[in-house]
Amino acid sequence: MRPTVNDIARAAGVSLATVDRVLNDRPGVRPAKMQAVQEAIARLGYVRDVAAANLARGRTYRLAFVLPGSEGQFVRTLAEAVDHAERQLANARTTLLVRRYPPDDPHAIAAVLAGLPREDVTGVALMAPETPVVRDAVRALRARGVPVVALASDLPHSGRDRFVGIDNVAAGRTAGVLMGRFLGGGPGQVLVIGESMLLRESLERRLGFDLVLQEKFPGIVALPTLESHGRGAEVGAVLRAALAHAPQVRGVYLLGAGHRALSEALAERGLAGGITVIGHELTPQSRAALEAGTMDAVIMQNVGHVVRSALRVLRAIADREPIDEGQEQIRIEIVMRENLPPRAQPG
Amino acid sequence: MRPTVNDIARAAGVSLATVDRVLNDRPGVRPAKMQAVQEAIARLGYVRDVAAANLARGRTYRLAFVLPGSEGQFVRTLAEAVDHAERQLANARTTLLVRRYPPDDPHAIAAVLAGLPREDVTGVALMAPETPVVRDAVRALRARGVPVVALASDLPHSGRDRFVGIDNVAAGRTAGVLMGRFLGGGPGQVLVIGESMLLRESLERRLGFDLVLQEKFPGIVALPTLESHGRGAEVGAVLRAALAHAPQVRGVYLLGAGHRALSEALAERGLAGGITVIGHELTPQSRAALEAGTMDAVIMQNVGHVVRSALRVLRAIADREPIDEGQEQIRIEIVMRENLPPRAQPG
DNA sequence: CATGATTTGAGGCACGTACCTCAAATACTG
DNA sequence: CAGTATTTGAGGTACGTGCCTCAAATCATG
Repeated sequence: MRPTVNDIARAAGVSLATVDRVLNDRPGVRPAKMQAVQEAIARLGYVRDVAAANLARGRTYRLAFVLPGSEGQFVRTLAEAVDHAERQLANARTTLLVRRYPPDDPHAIAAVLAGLPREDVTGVALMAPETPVVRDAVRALRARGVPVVALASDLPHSGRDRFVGIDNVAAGRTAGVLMGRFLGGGPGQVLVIGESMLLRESLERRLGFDLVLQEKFPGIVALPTLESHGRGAEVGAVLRAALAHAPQVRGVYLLGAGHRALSEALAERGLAGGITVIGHELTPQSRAALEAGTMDAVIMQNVGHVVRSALRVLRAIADREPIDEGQEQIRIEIVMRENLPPRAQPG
Repeated sequence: MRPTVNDIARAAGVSLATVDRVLNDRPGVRPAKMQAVQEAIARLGYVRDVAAANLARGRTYRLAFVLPGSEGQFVRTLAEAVDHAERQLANARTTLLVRRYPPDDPHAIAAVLAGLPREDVTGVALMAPETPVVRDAVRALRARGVPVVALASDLPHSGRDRFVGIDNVAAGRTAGVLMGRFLGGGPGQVLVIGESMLLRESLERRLGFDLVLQEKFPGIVALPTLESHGRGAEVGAVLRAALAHAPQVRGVYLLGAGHRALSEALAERGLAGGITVIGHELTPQSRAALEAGTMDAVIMQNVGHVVRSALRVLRAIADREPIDEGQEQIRIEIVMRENLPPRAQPG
């Protein structure tokens, strides 16, 4: 049987009330008694029963996910994962609310953050580009005692409690190694296509990609990033033009979205099989491309894990409980046709 | 506010006791009332507060992990992950017990299963080769109402409640594709090295590996599996002999353990760089080999996930709660030097 | 030592559920 | 319709913790 507060009280020779005061650091306990209690806690190996505590306290977690309003597939998948988690967590005294902010306006993000129901939000998971305005908004939240985790896109200088997501430089490196090895070390050229949204991620991935090519595959040249500006049609056009001018292109690296347009453009030129395509994030489009063989590998983070990790971390911080670092590490996953997860996403 | 049993009682126009009888399907409720209660539950969207229920019930989960006694690195890592989980779960009314069985004796496995404290075990996670004796032992457990999950190695005909682990055929296919692509499609020979322990996994991986090579890389020939019988020295010897006779060997596929011996043998022949090495499971040895560059990729399942998933699944079955399929999917992970998880394993 | 301040103990109510008992109401049986 | 079996309601206790009140004990201060 696990020891309870009563056992501690008896062992320490004090009353239940005193143990309670120590446990919830309420004032009015002399150092001597305090020490006796702590000693008893350590000796008996007492650990608070969080479930009972939350029940008694009437605690509920209200966690907010603040996401870009853009309709990118990644954000959509993320939002779906949040919905899914919400349903799963119905029995865990946790409610989620999702807020979207209009794109390209840091002030709007800050406004959303400031507009969260005061004193009624236990924690915030925020996916946003880091700007001074956003940094200040995050600091303001934390000053109010609200834990904040950065989601998918880090906010390193905002004082966020934690980042939940992957190291995008490492993700880019991973893509780079795969590309290099799939191309047999070169020689050849690689087309790089990116959006402008979510700058940070794309830049970091590109950086990692280039670093690896330089280090390990000097024969492979990555061309300057083609900007798709999030529009699929654009990808097609840009790609067609590029392919026409660069016949040595043997690979395509997709920094972000645009899977569908890319597949179409490649199919159109009858190149589907001959070009190695590596991209990021598993979406319905990239999954289809993997299955069809028009795409070779996808580097991803498991969105379900990301959301669940954010939830666990926010709750743990709110309860001042330790975090299981191993569990909260988000993996950089490599997905090929052969190890595609079953469709029952989000997982 | 979430509805409680009291709300249901009021809404259904019955007493708390009746609601309770319905909820815990105790006898003595007329169909009409039963229906009224269920309707109210559905209408108000009531979900049982599991924490409160477990508290009231005084429920504790005692889960047993039954593992091979062999000192293979994989099993060791698994056991460490169980220990780690045990510490994390101190506050979740869950205690774990680990039982090892002596290798190569199905009856010993059955004896361990039969010897688990009767009525005092909430669920069992079993990693064992499937034999008729083991099948019967699993059936006996389940007949006693004890949920059983197969861990890492499936027991498809035992009636186990679930398998927690990866599809090893798919894992082998994944290894095969990587090998094929890293070798540029061939031509060349690949040495395959396996143990005899844990037959099933090795056979399945080999099968997947061969299938993919046949389908996609006909130029690459996988040599017959060299048996290492779990001894490192053996791997070295076998490998040296094989390499001497097969100069066209461009790759090595490690079905199981033996990472260290392999690295040494390769280094000795000065071949460390020239041969593509792909293996299974992330162990201290394979991690070192990846970091040193003597190994190119590792196909793995996250042991921490496996253990946590087994725990969640066993608890869910015991509580007759639904399982989040997405969360319990164990991924076939591809690990290269660039996406090595940080050392803080087990995760 | 008197006074007031601080510390302590005892006890109770609450959280949402499980599980028990007992009496009352209702349904079925012949 | 009487008698019996079943169903229902009311209420209590418990789980482990939080949080509150009030009185008693202890302490510090001048």
